Amino acid sequence: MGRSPCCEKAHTNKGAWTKEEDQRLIDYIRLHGEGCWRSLPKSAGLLRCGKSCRLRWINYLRPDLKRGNFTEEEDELIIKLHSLLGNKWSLIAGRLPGRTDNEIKNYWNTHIKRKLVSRGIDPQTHRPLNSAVPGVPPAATSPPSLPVTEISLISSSLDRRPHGNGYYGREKLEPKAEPLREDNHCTTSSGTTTDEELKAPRNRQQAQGGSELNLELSIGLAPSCRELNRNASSVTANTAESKLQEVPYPLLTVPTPAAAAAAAAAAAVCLCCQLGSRSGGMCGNCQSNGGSFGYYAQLGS
DNA sequence: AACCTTCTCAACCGCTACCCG
DNA sequence: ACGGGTAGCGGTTGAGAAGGT
Repeated sequence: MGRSPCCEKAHTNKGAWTKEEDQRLIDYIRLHGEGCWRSLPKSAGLLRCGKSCRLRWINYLRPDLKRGNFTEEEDELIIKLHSLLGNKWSLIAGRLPGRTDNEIKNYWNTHIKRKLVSRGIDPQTHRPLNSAVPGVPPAATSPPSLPVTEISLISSSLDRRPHGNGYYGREKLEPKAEPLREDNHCTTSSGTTTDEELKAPRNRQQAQGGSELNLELSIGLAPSCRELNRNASSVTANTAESKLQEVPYPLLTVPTPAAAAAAAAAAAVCLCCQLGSRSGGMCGNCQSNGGSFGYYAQLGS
C-alpha cells in the first residue's frame, strides 16, 4: 500500500537547526506543550517535518536535559543496563535522568564500547573477549538480549517508575510532566499518559497483573540482596519478581572461565548482584552459584 | 599553514508498535 | 477485525571539530 511520507519533503528544511527555528519550537511548546508532532511544524511556523521537530526537542531543546560529560556512575549504570537490556536505548535513557536515548547511544558507540574493549570485554555480549569456556558460546554470537517475555517484564517495571527527564517511550506507562497546553485532541506524547492510564489497561495489566515489580530496587539505590530476596519469597513462584530472579544472565557473571562455567551451569544469578548492589558482598543467590561475582563489581570500582 | 585523518554527535531514515475510526 | 495514520525506536549518516603530520 505504501506509506505516506511523514512530511512534504519538498517544503521542509533539513540539516542543522538554526537558532530561530529552535526558538520557534521552544516558544511553541512552551505555549502549547508537546504533542501532535505532525501538525506542530505548521502551527509553529516551522518548515520542518514533525519528526524532525520531535527529535530536536527531545534530544536537544528540552529544558530538563543534562548537558555535559557523563559521570563515572552514569558510565557504569549504562554498562549494567546495556548488559541487561541490550540496545534498548530508550529504556536505558529512562534510568538516566536528563539523558536522551540518542545521547546514550552515541556515547555508547564512541566511548563505552572502547572502554569495554580495553577492559577485555565484548561490548555486545558483555563477556570477556577471549573467553573460550566450554559450553559458553563465543562472544560475538549472541547479543545480550533477553527472551521477549523477560524484556517485556523488565520494560514494564522500568516504565512504572517516574524519571527525571520526563521522557517516556512508547511502552512507558508513567505519567509525564503535566502538559502546558490545555487541550489537545491529538494523541500526544506528553498528554496521553493520563489518558493512557485509562485507555491502556493492557499495558497496565502487563505491568501489574498481580505481579508488581520494581526494578528500582535493583538498579538505583538498591536494597540489600537479603531484602530483595525476602520480598521475592513473599510472592508466589510465578510472579514477575520471582521470574526476574530466575532470569538467566550468564553473560553478566563471567569473570573467569571457571566462574563462567559455573554461571552457565547454574544459569540463575541474582539480579541485584548483577546490577551492582553488592557493596556488602555476595548475596545468597550468588553464593549458591559458586561464587560467580558479577565482574562489574570488580571492574567498576 | 595546509592537508589529512579521526572523532563526535545532531539529524535523518526506515521500521515497528500502537491507536483509532 | 482491519487498515490507515502517527509516535517512537534503533541504526546509520554526514558535517564540523579536533588532532596529527
